[in-house]
Order: sequence, then C-alpha cells, then structure tokens
Amino acid sequence: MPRAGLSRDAVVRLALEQVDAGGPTGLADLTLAKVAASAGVATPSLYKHVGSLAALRREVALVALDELTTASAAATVGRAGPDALRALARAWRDYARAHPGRYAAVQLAPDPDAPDDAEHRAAGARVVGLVGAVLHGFGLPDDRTIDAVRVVRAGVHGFVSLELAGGFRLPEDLDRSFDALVDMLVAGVTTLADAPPPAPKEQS
Amino acid sequence: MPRAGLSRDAVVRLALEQVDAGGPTGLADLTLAKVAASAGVATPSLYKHVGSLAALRREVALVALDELTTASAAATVGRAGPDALRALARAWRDYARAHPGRYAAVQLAPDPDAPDDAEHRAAGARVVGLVGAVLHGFGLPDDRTIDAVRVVRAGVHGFVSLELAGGFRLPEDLDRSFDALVDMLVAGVTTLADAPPPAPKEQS
DNA sequence: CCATCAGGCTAATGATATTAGCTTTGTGGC
DNA sequence: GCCACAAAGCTAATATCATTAGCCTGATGG
Repeated sequence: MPRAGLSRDAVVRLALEQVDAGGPTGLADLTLAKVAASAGVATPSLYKHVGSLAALRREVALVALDELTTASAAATVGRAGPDALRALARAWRDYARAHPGRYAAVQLAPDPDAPDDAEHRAAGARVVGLVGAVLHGFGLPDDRTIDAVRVVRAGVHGFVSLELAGGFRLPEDLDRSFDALVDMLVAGVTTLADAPPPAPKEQS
Repeated sequence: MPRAGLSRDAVVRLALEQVDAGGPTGLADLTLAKVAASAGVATPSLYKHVGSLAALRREVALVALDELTTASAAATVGRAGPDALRALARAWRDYARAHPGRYAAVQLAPDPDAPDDAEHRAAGARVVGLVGAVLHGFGLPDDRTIDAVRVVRAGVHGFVSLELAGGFRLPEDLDRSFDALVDMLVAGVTTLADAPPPAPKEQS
C-alpha cells in the first residue's frame, strides 16, 4: 500500500476544495469523511495531520482571513478616504461572492483565551486593522475610530451575509443597493469625523 | 407505560428551551436526541409530531419571526420617521441579545420553491414589510425603498450578528457604536429620500 | 543494515438522524 | 359497556459522523 503523501497543507487544500464546492454552507458541510475520501485515505488517518474537525475549520478560517486581508490591501493601495473605503467594501463583497464558503469561515470567532487560537486572533486583527487604517484617512478622532470600524464592518458584513444567505428576494438591483450602503457608510464615517464626541462618558 | 402527552406545539416548546439554553449557537446545537430526552421519550417518537430536525428548526424560525415582528410592531407603534427607525433598530438588537438562539433562527432562509415553506416565507415577509412601513415615513421614492430596506437590514443585522458572534473585541462601548450605526442609518435613509434617482437604469 | 518513527490502517465507541414495523392507549361509535 | 381504529409510543436497524486506541509498515538516518 503506497503512501498517500499527505501533509497538513495538503489536507487543508482538500478541505478548501470541499468548502468551495459547497457554496455558502460549504464550511458547515465540511466533513472529515469527505476530505479523507478525496485524499484516498481512511478518515482516522487525517488525525495525523490535523487535530480535529474544528481545527481543520480553523485552518480554513486562517486561509480565508489571509486572502481577505490580501485582497483588501490590494484594493486599497494607493487610495485614501472615501475612495479607499469604497474599494475596501467592494473587495470585501467580491471576495464573499467568489468564495462564499471561505467567507463563512472568516466569521468564525477565535476563542479569546485558547492559546492555540493566537494565530487566528492575529489574522483577524490584521483584517480589522486594515479597516482601521483605511478609516484613518478620514481624520477621525481617536475615540471614534472604533465606532467607525464597527459600523463599516457591520454594514458590509450584514449586506454580504444577507445576500449570500438568500435573504434578499429579488436578485436584481443588488449592486445598486450595495452602492447605496457604501454611500451611506462614507457619509456616516465623514460625519463621525466631524462631529464632536457625543460622550456619554469620556470627553476631552 | 403512560403516554407523554406530546404534541407538535409541546415539541416546539421544548426545542425553544434547548435553543435558548444554547446561546448564540443554540440553534445549531439543537438536536432531536436532546429534545426527546427532555420530553422523556425515545428519539424516534418525535417523528410523530415533527417531520425532521430541519422541520423543527423551521418551526423555531417561525416562532422567532413572529416574536420579532411583534416586538418590532410594539416598539414602533405611534412613532414615525427617525424616531420609528431608531426604535425599530433598538427592538431588533434587544431581541437578538435576549434570545440569541432564536435570532439565529430568524436568519434561516426559506426555500423559495418549497410549498411547505410558504408560511415561513410569509413570516419573513411580514418582518421585512414592517421595516418597509417604518421607512415609508421618510417619504422615499418608490424605487428607492427597497435599497433603504436592505441597507437598514444589513446594518442592524450585521452589527447584531457580529456582536453575538463575539466579533467585537471590547465589550464596552458597544451601545455607543450601535448608536453611531443607527444615526448613520437615519441620515442615510433621509439622504436616500432626498436624492434623485442615481439611475444606472430606470430614470423618471 | 537496522532502528525509529511518521503516516497509514483496522477496530471500536458513541453521537446522531432517520426508517420500518410492532404495541399499546384512548376514544368514538355502536 | 365493548370494540375497532388511529394516534402515540416503543424497539430494532441502518447510515453517517467524529474520535480514540493500537497495530503495521515503509522510508530514512545513523
């Protein structure tokens, strides 16, 4: 019996294929059994390369986060302000539509305590940091940046997530609706940059 | 052996308990086996009352959609314009935080073709319709209402979904960030109401 | 050339859903 | 009151998973 020549990376690659093949639910449908079958190997053999199904999902999340970071960086390089924000939002949505399963993986939250999840947390922080960097160009007061980042993430993620889940009935005009959202985000962040701290608490 | 006296409704009620007990992942963790155990009954017995696990999830979604509709209606009655929209957004978030598992069920998309899902589709349309009604008070042009509804849904759902999933690191100041989002939605919808059709297509 | 060990395997356990078919309990009609 | 029948349980069986334990072997480094 010849060796299959697997490796952690090879297993992750096969998992990605299965995730991609499954559409928006590809991540949820990911199964060690199917990965093993596609590798031509018995299921338990995978444990030589990967700790568990959950760990494999985490690996997929890492790849997806890195890809999203790269795509976001590429889309925003050389841009600033509204221009950059628009490009970022578009890149985000494009990635989600091109890789719905992987985008779902992006949403997996790392355990804040688990030491094994350090890499995961770092990868997540990188994407979020990128959003922060883009918003920095708006000249937001420091204590409002976090609100702006959250609002942008919420808007874009919410739209994409509803779109992928089939939450919008008519498939038509989705682009226009998304444009409306992005316009709103740009305007909202701009406002946030100008407005003084509303301060239920801190106030400089 | 005395009858357990189950019924479709009783099973759904137990399912709701399990969903509620499971936090944000309560819906995903819903299991016929556990429901049966809590009913004091063997698992296959449940099939006398419910078609499948998926069908039970659908029942949960129906309840959640109805509750969300009721809560939204209660929150917005007697209000209009920005006031109504703010109340709606708050009600939405409050419901999600009070019943994370049920809120996840709201996100289950009904099959657009399955005749069994007609009720599910109708319940979904009711909540969305309510959003439309609230936004109607902004005097949006007809062909922009759909964009506004989508933008509002995206923003609120995105925020709540990230919040529940633990996507925001610092738990503090979440309320302020949400307020910023709602402010932005109000401003955005208002703008949409004033702006002329940008029309990549139709243009009156 | 052999010892080690990484990378496979089979076997076993334990969830889970789901189907089939049997049994019993209530109940409605006579 | 009694009986037939449907509803509501049950057990048994199948199939899919994940996961653990323990064995076997091929590649590889000394």
